[in-house]
Amino acid sequence: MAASDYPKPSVTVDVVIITLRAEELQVLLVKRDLAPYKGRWAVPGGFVHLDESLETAARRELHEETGVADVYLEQLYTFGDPGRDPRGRVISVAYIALVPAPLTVEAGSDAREARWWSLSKLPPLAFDHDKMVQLALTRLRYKIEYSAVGFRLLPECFTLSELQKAYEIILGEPLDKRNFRRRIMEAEVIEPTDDIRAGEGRPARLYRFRRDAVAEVKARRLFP
Amino acid sequence: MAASDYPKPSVTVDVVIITLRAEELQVLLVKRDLAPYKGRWAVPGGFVHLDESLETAARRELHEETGVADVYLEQLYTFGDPGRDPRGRVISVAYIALVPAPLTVEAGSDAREARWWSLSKLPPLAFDHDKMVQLALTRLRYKIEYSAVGFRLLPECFTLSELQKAYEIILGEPLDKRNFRRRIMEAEVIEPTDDIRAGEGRPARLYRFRRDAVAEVKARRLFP
DNA sequence: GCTAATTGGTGTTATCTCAACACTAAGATA
DNA sequence: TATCTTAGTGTTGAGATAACACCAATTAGC
Repeated sequence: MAASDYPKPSVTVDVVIITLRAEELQVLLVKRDLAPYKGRWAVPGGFVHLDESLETAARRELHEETGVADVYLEQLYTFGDPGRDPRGRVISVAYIALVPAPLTVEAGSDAREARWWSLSKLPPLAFDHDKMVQLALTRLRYKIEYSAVGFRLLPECFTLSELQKAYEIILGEPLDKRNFRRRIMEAEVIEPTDDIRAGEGRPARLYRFRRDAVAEVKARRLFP
Repeated sequence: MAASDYPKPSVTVDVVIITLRAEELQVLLVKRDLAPYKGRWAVPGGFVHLDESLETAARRELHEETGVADVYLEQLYTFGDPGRDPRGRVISVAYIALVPAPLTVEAGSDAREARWWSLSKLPPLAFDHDKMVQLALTRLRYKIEYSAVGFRLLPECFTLSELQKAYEIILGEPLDKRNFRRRIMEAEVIEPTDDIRAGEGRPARLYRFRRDAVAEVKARRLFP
């Protein structure tokens, strides 16, 4: 049977955009202004254009919502149960995006309301987006243990204490300062800058993510 | 924009069916008898029906090709680059299936030629199916280290030596017999049966996979 | 300007985990 | 009955991990 003869589902991409704000993990949601689920909060997403790749579509959605480019983006899972969208058969390729902390949400070009929500206090979500967000969180926790995605949630320069705090928030448990610093340095994924950040207490050296580092999939877990 | 107004891609599922035969990992491929790529070998797959879930579609394809049901099946990745299929925009949700060893391939209902291929000696594949198979292999190697999917490649009952051999083939390296047995038993994923298998040498106890075991994602890697 | 408070930064040791290693057991075959 | 073949079983040294406390540099308050 030729492809064009077949009744086709619609295909969307949805992007679970995660950041670290106010000492907790937060996710960006948009309020739907159209049926179905009008007025409910949802993960930002939209239909895939015929001439763009899935990742390009995800980056387009991400850019429309946040105005940022060049962020960490990874395919998460494809949701395709019949009945997940009352409009008809819609298959959604979900992505997870990690964006640096002090990010202000662009006023959506389509004037939809958009805001950050704490992952621990989510409103009821449209479609099967609660499953989507939960899966993203599981994947993030899991990934951070043996690769270096944690940096993607921080601004370009950060102190070791800020980095440790980020890891503690994501993993949900306190980490030993000396062990943390030793392992991060041994992993060779960050490098010191020449800058120092002053504040209350002793000033701290600023570090940055090493762009040449092999951040993905270390042989050994970073935080066992 | 309503879903039905949008130009839609086609959606297929492809299933990378992997087994262990003749002391190596093998994958089931079918020879395409239609354009495009007519005569080339491809991963079995087909269009998703509008009333079935993605996993149901994958199981249907798997059943059509092999006649088996109740096998390990997991979503692998969704391939959706424009241009990956010359017929037009086709998005393919790839699954990986692990089937027990002594499985004879059903004569395909559509009389296509189908056979097992060694993963180390693959023919040129249609579409982007070489990437698909490589990704499946990577995922399998990766997964077997910290979960218990290895059993899904063996018949219901097996000896510990057979299981160790399977792991050695998948990981591509020899394992220490005593360490292997200790870890497998500590993981509590298999249980002894009352049966013994005789053969050349001392007869061996048969084991089976524990259906009640929490096989997925052990906290600790099985084979570090 | 002196003291207290706050955060940054640094090594060592006991414990646990992992990997290496060799012999006896049971049955089949010659 | 001797030999061959595969099954089955514990211990130990080395390396990795986790637990742990103090001094340093600056700011804030008096």
